Amino acid sequence: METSTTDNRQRIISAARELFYQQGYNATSFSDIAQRAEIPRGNFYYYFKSKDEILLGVIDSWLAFGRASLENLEAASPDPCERMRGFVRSMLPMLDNIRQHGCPFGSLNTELRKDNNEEGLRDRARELFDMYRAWLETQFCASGQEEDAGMLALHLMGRLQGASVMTNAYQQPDYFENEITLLEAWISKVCEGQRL
Amino acid sequence: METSTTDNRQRIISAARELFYQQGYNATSFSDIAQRAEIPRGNFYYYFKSKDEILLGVIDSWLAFGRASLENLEAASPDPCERMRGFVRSMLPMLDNIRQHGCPFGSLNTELRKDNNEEGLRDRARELFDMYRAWLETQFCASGQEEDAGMLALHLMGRLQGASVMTNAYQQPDYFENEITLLEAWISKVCEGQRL
DNA sequence: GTCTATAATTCGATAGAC
DNA sequence: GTCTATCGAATTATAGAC
Repeated sequence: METSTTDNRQRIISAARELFYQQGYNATSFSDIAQRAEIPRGNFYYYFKSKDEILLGVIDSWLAFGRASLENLEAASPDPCERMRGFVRSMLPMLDNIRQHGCPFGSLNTELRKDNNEEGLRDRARELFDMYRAWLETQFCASGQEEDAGMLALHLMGRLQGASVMTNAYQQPDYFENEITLLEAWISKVCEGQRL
Repeated sequence: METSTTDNRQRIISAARELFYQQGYNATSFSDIAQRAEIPRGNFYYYFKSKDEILLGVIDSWLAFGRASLENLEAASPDPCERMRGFVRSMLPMLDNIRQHGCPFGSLNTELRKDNNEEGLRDRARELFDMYRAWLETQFCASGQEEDAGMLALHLMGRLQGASVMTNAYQQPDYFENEITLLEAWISKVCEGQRL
């Protein structure tokens, strides 16, 4: 009884996560999700009260993914500088998805920032950014950049967001790879105390 | 007779440009545009065959705005390096709009890149990027960076896009201003032949 | 050229049988 | 818990009077 419930709920979230990423939130209908999850439309309302609640479930799912990634990065190295280089390198395996659909967190935030959306949804989507922002800030602090850690974290995330937007627009993988290389060098420099 | 026609057409494009920017393309309905332009819904189809055609008109309108901006920058200085610094500085007066709604070109491209859209629309929206990309490439070439001009132009645009995305998400004007300052310094360095 | 009425479809959401 | 049938509202788009 409970296992089946959890399964169906997970199937819906899983299908919605892919579709919201590939098509956008507003452009994805219940019919789309139902078809991919192979669950009748009317059954959705047993698990979620509204489409917004499905999105909240999707965001939670992404938050869990992000936290697991950051734990792996922390386990991989005790050096905050190397951890952050590992973070930007970890974007490379996702290059093909970024090329096709952009950054899942960035494009969702961009879409939900537009008017007409409930404010609560926007704040929840921004938590995807907050998660990485706080982690990067911690790493910069640990590397000795206590004073500018917040701004440095924002800068690094902005660089990745910009690279994702342009890669999505121009489908040019070597540009993205070059940006990752530049960011690795930038992190090393900043950790050595050389601001730029 | 013709003056009235041109006026109404321009009113529709003007209202749609604002709404597509503030709410997004898919989230904006004919009713929204009709209300702001103060023109009955049914009248739209005398001027445009479909919603897509309104968007094409909006993109043309933005292209004209962009070309005029670039002409002003060229007239302001003969030095390609100073022209590009002027370009990034020209983002500052738009900071409040970027904070509220992101970059109009970036968010439109991000939205249209999602599936379900006609391919022609995506290509037209990308012309907004192409316009600046080609101009920046020309300036980098003129500054002596013939070899890397294409990649440098992409990098600069990516930096601006990323700053817009993060400013839109976090509403933090000093971050954006700092990014502009960093980019001015970066342009100066690159023009002096110091790659980074 | 301008505007109203409405068609045709799709949307998110609900009711209720089983 | 599962599924079908369907509602009311909103959407793009059209027909046709003036």
